[in-house]
Amino acid sequence: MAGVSRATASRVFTGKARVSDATRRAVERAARQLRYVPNQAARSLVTGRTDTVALVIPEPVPWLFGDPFYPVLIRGINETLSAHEVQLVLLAPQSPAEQERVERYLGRRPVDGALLTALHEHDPLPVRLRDRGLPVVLGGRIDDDPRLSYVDIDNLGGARRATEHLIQVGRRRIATITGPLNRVSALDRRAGYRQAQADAGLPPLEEEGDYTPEAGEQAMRRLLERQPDLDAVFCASDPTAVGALRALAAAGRRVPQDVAVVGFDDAALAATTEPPLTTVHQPIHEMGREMARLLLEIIAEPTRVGRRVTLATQLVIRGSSGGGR
Amino acid sequence: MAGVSRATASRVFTGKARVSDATRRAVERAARQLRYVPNQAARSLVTGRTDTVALVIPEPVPWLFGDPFYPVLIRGINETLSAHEVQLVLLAPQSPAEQERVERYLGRRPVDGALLTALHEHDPLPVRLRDRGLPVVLGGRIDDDPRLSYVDIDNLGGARRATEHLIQVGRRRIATITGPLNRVSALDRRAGYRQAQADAGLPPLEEEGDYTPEAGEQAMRRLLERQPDLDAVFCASDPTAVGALRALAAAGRRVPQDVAVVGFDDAALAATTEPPLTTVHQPIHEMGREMARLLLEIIAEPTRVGRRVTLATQLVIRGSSGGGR
DNA sequence: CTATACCGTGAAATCGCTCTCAAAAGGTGA
DNA sequence: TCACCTTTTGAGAGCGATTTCACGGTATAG
Repeated sequence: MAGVSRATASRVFTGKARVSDATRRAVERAARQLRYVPNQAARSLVTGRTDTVALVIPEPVPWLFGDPFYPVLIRGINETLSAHEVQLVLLAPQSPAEQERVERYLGRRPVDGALLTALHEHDPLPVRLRDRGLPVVLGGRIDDDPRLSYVDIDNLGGARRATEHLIQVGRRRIATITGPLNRVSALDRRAGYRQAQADAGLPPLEEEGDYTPEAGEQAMRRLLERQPDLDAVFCASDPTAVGALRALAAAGRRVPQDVAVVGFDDAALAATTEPPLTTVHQPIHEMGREMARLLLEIIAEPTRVGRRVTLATQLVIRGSSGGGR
Repeated sequence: MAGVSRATASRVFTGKARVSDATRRAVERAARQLRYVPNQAARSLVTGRTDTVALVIPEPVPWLFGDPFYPVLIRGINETLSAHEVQLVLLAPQSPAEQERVERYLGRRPVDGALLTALHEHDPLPVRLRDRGLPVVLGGRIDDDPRLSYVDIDNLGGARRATEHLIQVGRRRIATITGPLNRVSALDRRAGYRQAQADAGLPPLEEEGDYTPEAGEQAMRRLLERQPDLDAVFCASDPTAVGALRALAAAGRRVPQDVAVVGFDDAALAATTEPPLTTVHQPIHEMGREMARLLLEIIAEPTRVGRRVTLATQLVIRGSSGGGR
């Protein structure tokens, strides 16, 4: 209809090669009249690119309760992706069977790369995908393989900073409620707590939770049993802290007078607890942006793997730690 | 490698046609050795199917605050989709420019259909996509076109039920804080309120909010100015109700003794307010499942369009309405 | 005026699969 | 053993784009 060959029409739509202004206009007019739009599948077949990346979230739990972690992360990811006209496909396997399907699906190369989050410590998925030649970026550190790229939050530093803060405001019997210890983030936060305690010559006092309020409440009860005179607790997540606050209230302890409480996440609910929760802010949105940026970089230049980014956290001091500095 | 033609190999992977057991095994073994996986783009090119659907969320706001509405919706959607081995691509345009890109992108037919949510009243997107032959299902009613399919929540019935409840517990000066009135859900909820008021011979008293706590707080202040002796308020969303509770507390009104409050959503935060919030439960997860089911149905049988589903809501009575029945 | 370079365009190969059609193979009953 | 029917398989034609290569045409320089 534009009186040109398919080759030239293609040049107009891909935009790479140069086409004279006259023919470009002719092609564009014809396209508009025909409502023609290039077919993505055909294009992918020849270019080998799909302009799509996958986000894998193999975790049922945190969608339900608490803070919009994933919504914020996804917005960060999308911010970067959409600037590059890349689309996001969401894979949220809820069972081992579905996890297998995810792997099969990604094998078909319907995406140019994958972002993986919420992995357990030795999840084989990232290495397997990488070995199949799929560019991969992890959200959260995994040390298994030095060639794996990730974006992580400085969990250790944040936890240490939080614990140091408790020490600074005069606390000496400081406990921690950890996250689920098969998660690297939980291990790192515990390590930060331990470092700060050790540096101050204080003994560790730990109970395991799983980032939920319920587990936090139970862990707090156990801690109070083990050491009734504890005067501070560092909780590995804000929901955990909410549970701890409940248990403390039930036990008649005042916060922060009797027991100071610090959380981790800076979730929205942290500002609404009574008293407002001192916590460690993690830059989720930025993490999403950075993950996408890194992945696009690796897709463009597959040789440069093993890139790591760690984002700083920040202590947000509110009422629950009694540290009004 | 398996000693068969490509045609036969293809038959093994698509699974449709029958292949003798011996050859099937031979092909599968060869595939395993070669780590062969069919290429999705090539497959799509010939079948015309991508086994992917899009979810469009053209709304920046509700991701940030409040309840995990979209996470739950997405889980519902994914539940149905993954049972059919269909993938979900997420489109969340944050600006008019990105909205245009969404339309261009969907034109390239990289998906078999689209789920559209959070549309404004006369958004042209659904009709345009449908006219291009793309199967479309809306989350939330739009009456513009009888051939459009949607899944909606019974906003009107829920709002009426909530208002009737307030009347039943003896309230007579009942106000409402609406949602943003360019949204059908907000209009429907207001209509439900109006019906119940009219049926009881009570006058309407309305202020507009936008589903956020901040707007709810301001609207509540305005209502108290206009009618200081009001004894109940129906809020078009739970976050709105949270804002209203704040304003009421600031004005020295006791809830529910002086003013009864009812929300809408049954968000997680509804159970944690003081007092716990009476609210209208909406089945978000089921809505997601139903949207996906409908879309797959239309994709399979494109002639059957204009299907509508309305899901029932349920009043959840807690402390804020003082109606302990 | 000729030689050189560059730019814009078209012909044709190619990407990796599915699917129709027809032929080969395998079974069954007389 | 043969005719006939049912499975199972292979050959080959697309699906709809991109991209390489080569070829005129025009501009620039000598």
